[in-house]
This record gives sequence, C-alpha cells and structure tokens, in this order.
Amino acid sequence: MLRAATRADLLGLPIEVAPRLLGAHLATVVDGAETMLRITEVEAYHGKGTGTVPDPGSHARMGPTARNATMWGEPGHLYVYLSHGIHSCINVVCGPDGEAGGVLLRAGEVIAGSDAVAARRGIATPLSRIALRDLARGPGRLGQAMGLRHALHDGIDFASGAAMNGATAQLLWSDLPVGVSTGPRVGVAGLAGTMAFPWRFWITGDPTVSPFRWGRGAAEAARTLEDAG
DNA sequence: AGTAAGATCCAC
DNA sequence: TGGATCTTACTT
Repeated sequence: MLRAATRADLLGLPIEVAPRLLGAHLATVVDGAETMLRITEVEAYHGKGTGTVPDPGSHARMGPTARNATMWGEPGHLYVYLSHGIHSCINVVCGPDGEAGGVLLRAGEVIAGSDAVAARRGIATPLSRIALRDLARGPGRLGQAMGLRHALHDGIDFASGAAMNGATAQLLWSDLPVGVSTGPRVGVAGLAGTMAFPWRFWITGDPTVSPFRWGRGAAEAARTLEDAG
C-alpha cells in the first residue's frame, strides 16, 4: 500500500529520514507527462548547526544563501539545485523550518511513465534492459528523468501537491520492507566523503543503485582514518 | 577580477 | 581521463 507523505513525516534529522525514503515513490507530472519512481538510493545532508554533527559536505555548511534557501525552509518541499552547471539534482527537504536538512535522491527504478522518461532523457525506445535500469541511475539522470529543473521547480511542494511552473510532485510511502546498506557519500570531497559520514543509504542488491566513486581528497582522508585506527 | 572546484554525466 | 557548462567561494 502507498500513503502520501505529510510534512510531519519529514520533521526528523536527514540521517533518520533518509533510510525511510528507500522504497518510497516519487511521482511527478510535468507538462502533462506522468512519471513515477521507486527510490533506491539516497544521501543525507545536514548543515551548519543541524543535529549533533555539522556537515562539511553540505551546501548549507556556510549558512543560508540564495542557492540553498530551500534547504532551510519548511519540510515537504524539494530542493532542486544545479550540479556542475548541467544537472538538476533533487533533495527532499526535512527537519523543522529554520534548520538546514535534505536527502539527495541519487537513484531509483522507473515504475510508471518509462516512455515519457525516455523522451526527457533522450533515450531511444524500446528500452533495453540496461537502458531501463539506467534511466534514473545517478542524481543527474534522476532529476532529468522526473522532469524537474532547478530554475523552474526548486522549492516545489510535494506535501500540498501544489503546481509550480507546470509541474506537480508527490511523495508516497510504501509499506514493503527493504534491506538497507550504508556507506560513504559519492563524490563528496575530503573527510565528509568518508566513513566519518556514512550517510549514503541504498537498497541492498538493487541494480539501479549508482556506482561509488571517491570525491576529491576523500580517498586520502579515508586512509588517514584507517591509519589512525 | 580571476580562478578553482563542485552532492555529474558522457564520450574518447 | 577530460570536456561540458554555470554558480559559488575564495584569492589577488
């Protein structure tokens, strides 16, 4: 069964909310095209003064800015940001209003509207098994698959379902149990990308989970951690 | 003002 | 392994 997420569902710390999002569904309608994703991989991001541990890997580490404003706002919205000048990546904003917190949606399985997703992604149909698996494998691909863009849809409210620039979003909890694995976050620089922050969560064994890679200086930081024992 | 780097992806 | 492409943060 599926149940629509409420703001209260997202009041907790990102590291508490993140694993609960595994197996949940994100549904969007963008310019009339309906698509639904089963979330398989996420990462938690805190911020300055959020929770017991400041997060040096978060966009919010320096405090509120124009870019990260959505992260500091009310839970139940999506923080959609531009990555590397190209990709719109999607976070579920959590924690109380006034505290920075979000969960990056890193990968998922497209379970409805795969033709619309393929069109958004510029992938030819019919989709091979591998192409289907890769539709939303990685945060840039996931954002494009769901049709959300930073300039248009940052701050879109999935708890109310209100339309924003031709789009609506919904988050639906599933009661099917999933196995959860954890590890360092992908592509995050320095100590923040090591087991000092094991804030990546994925469904154990799921084929849509994206490959791991170290961020800049993170492998070295991890070795230092090891040496320190 | 200039530059380096970034929660990435794709082609070479 | 490097280029695309643009925003932010840090350095002159």
